[in-house]
Amino acid sequence: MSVAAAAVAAAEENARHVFDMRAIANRYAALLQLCDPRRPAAESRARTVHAHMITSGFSPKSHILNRLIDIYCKSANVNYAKKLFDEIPHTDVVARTSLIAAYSASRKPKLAREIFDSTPLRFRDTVMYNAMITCYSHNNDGHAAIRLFNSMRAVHLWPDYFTFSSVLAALALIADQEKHCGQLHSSVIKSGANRATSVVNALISVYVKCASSPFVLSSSLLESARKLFDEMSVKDELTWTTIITGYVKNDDLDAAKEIFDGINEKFVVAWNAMISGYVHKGRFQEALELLRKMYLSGIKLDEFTFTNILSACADAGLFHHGKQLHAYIVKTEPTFGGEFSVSVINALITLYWKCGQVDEACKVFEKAEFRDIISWNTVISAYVSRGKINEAKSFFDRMPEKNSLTWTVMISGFAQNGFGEEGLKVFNQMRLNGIEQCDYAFAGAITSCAVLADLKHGTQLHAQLLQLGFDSSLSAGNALITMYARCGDLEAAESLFFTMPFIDSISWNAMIAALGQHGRGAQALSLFKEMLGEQIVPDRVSFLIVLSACAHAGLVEEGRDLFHSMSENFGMTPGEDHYAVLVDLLCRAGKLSEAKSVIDSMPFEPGAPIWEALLAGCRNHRNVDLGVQAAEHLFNLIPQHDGTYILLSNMFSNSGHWDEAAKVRKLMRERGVKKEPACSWIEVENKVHVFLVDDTIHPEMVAIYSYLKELGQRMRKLGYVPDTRYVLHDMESEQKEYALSTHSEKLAVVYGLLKLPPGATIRVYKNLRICGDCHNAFKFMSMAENRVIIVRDVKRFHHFRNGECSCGNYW
DNA sequence: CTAGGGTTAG
Repeated sequence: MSVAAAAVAAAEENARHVFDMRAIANRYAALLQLCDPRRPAAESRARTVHAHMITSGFSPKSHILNRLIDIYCKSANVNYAKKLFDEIPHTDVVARTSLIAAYSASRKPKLAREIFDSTPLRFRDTVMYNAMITCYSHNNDGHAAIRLFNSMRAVHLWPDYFTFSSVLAALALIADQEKHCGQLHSSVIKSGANRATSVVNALISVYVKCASSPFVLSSSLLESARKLFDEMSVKDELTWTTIITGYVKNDDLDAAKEIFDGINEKFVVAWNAMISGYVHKGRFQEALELLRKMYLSGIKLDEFTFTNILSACADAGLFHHGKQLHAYIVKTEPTFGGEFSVSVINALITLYWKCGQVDEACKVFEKAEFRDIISWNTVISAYVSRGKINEAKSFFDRMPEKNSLTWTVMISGFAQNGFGEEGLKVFNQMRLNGIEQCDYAFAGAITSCAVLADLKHGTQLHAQLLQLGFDSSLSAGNALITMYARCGDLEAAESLFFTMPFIDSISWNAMIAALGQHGRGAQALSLFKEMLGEQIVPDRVSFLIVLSACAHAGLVEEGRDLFHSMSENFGMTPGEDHYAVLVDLLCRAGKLSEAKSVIDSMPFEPGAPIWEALLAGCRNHRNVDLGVQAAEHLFNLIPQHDGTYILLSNMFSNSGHWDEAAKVRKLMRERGVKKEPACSWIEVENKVHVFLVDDTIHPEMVAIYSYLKELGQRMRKLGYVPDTRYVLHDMESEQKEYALSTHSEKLAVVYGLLKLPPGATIRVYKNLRICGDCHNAFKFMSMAENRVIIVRDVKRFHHFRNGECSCGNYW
């Protein structure tokens, strides 16, 4: 026999073997198919087949094992199924789903969730989600079920009938309704028999709830509800309200109004539902109109009416209307101030807060006879949002009982106002008090780390977050992007952004801002374009971020185009902040006259930020005439603002106008303006440290940022005012140049860093002997040449008196 | 069936 023939024979034998094995596998699979888990003895039959496989030396492929897992699960033999599951490398989605269902049945939602989480996103399907949602519903965790249900949209999974019924069961848990409204749904649909008003009401409510889910784009569910509604002979109050809110939730206010108008004897709840619809959709004027009609028709306004309208006034800034209503309530409601009206009190607090009257809001709180936890939280939020962090903290401390929301507000309040250490302290206290830490609380703590540029702590929090299973949290993820970026780890920020399972427009904004702050203007711009390609609608902040990225990177053309496309292509009117960035962008590029003509052509009166940008530009590019104009406007707008004096005096000295500079300084002394410019030196331990740098996060600066925190603490110990003017010293080499490309406001304010024009470099000098004023002049002259100087180890400046320095001034 | 408090981006 030739070699070739032998080879052919071997191949045939092999093929036959493969074929045999396949045949055997098929027979096993068929046998297992016969074990119907719904029938008795399915498990023992499956076990027999399984044992046969083992003794005959057949090693089953995944699909057979998966089938076995399925059978064991459905026979309530979870542990055995889990053992198999752990042994085989490829479990399919069916087996996994069975396992989830089995754990659900044995009341182990945590284990079920483990299986769910271990399944890669792309393998999860609707059935698996259904199993997990059902698991939560069965185990009385309605909120988790609904959370999971809501997350389906982000992975583009379409809910089916089972999803709806399980989530309805969950809804029932939360709203404390009939427990089995899901089953009610199906049974009524199938039988079509029961026509009692209450049953049909429930069914309509089921339809409306499903129709309001974010997935359902077709109006057929709502139409079904409407059909049922139209066919009903006896309608009660519930029927009317359900269908009205159904239309409201589906953004069809006109249809809702039509139904509402059809009610002969309108009752309070219907009025309230309609008004609330208008309020929620931002149609405040119509809400007020309806209130007027309600009042005129003699219906008694109740608690819900008041809170609805007050919230409309708060959101629309209709302070006058709100205040009127307040007076009306006090006058006409004898029960006002009683326990039942806590919600009205809370709405009033919100009204005064949102209309900028925080003290008035506080008065309402203090005067109120009854308060609940929401009242406290609202007052704290009010103070936090107005930067009155001390007041917020004292309320926080006074609170008799706090919930997780209270803690979260306080943590992020500290973080937002730049008090990172305090934010972390509260976060730790929250943990010590055993309060469950939600991802919002983590977001606040992470922002605190961003403020402190504490990469180490931030990374730790990230790890804890993953441990707790918050890996898909949007708020925490977005905070992490910013934290990593601000700590200089742009790569970490990027990889997080690209691996987050769900992202929203804030994630995009955060990432674009991160690139901008790192001087990567072009990348920021292209990411912005990518965002548009993903059909994400940019908001006002997006434009602010991307414009400022352009300003930092000197992308004048691009910035200008963006600014114009904002109104032309996106239908947004640029606000004062956008104009300020545009002016800033032009000023940095030295296009001062163009900046001025932008200001002149603005559709509204330019405010302080705009003139300040222009003045800063004039300082950097030595345009005294224009700078003086800008300063005049600033003095008119904000006479008490120290920054104007400082900018002005720096502009004069920068351009060699020494007399004028001296005059401004004299004025400053008279007015008690603090001499320290934002970029001054600070004395620590007998050394003078001057740190001048823009806020670009340069890799070499990362060490500096974490050092700032330590230095700040040391300053406190030494009795220095721990304001924002942190400093740097200890640069390694004596003379070093850092290429810096960008510049922006926020970190400069936080850290007391200085603004620089694009492409600036830093130079470090040692033992430079000049007086303070000359130092400033020197500094700003250098800035004009794109140079910044770091001076260190300078002996006390006031040792240099008249005559010692070439300028003849003394400090 | 209707109302009041939170997070993340600049």
